[in-house]
Amino acid sequence: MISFETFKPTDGTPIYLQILLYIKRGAVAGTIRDGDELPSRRVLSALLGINPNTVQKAFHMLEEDDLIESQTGAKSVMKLSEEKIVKLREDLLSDDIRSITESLRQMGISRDEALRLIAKFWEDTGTGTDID
Amino acid sequence: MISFETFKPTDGTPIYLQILLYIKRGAVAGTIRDGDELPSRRVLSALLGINPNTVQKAFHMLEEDDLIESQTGAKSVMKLSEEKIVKLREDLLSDDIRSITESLRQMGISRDEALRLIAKFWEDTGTGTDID
DNA sequence: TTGACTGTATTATGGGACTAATACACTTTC
DNA sequence: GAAAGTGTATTAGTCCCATAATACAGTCAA
Repeated sequence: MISFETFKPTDGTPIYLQILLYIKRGAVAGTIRDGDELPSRRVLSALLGINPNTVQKAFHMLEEDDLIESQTGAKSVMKLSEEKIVKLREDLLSDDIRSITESLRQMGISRDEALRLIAKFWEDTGTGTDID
Repeated sequence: MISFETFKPTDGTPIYLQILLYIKRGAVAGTIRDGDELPSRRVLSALLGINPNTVQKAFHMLEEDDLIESQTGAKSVMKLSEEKIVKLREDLLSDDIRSITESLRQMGISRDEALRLIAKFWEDTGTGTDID
């Protein structure tokens, strides 16, 4: 059963998109695997304190992306393959890195300064248990 | 007069926030300076193909942040100081870098791999005229 | 002074995100 | 078989973003 213990909703981004991203990123990280069961719409919505329809929206989009399989009456399960994960990784990384690059460029930050700032922040916010 | 030639609206983020960020980032980069005139609400909205009220919302928030000065009948002007710019830079950088760091960590990307990916993307998307 | 342009304010409309309350069909488990 | 849990669907309501159409008061330049 996929855990949502580390899921922390932020405001500014629609919740259904945050759920979507949480699962996609978990798949890329390998913490969410093919065949893993997802919590039911009702259980997860209660756990997150949101409406069941919001969870349904996220899960429905995951199904459209062919990343989960749903069947009336049974729990939904992850439907992953190495190929899908590679593509997910490329897509997510591309979006994130394009975003930060454009943002820093607009602020007149140089490449080296950007790398230095990110490296410093990474260390300052690390848990200490990482191998990074 | 502040130019919006390099402003390219993206979907997903409210337009008024994008205008707000465009101006704040320009102030940090130094391309927008204290005393610079802003285009009028009507002119800018026509230029961007959006509603005057959307521009007004962005400008109103800039005024609440004490970054511009408006007076009925006259054009609005930037109201910057070194102190404000330093704070702006810290705030914007903090938000952006926290965001990318969390995102990459959730994908299981290591610090070194993150830096490598960003460095590569930076070069691949550079204009060639940068000193970076 | 006059006309064009400016900032500001108001009301109305539509769409997306989210909530709320149901309802129905199906699977799973005892 | 029955009860509990599941996915799915519908309708209604609120709030924010954005549009649309005005209106009014002040500045600026000819």
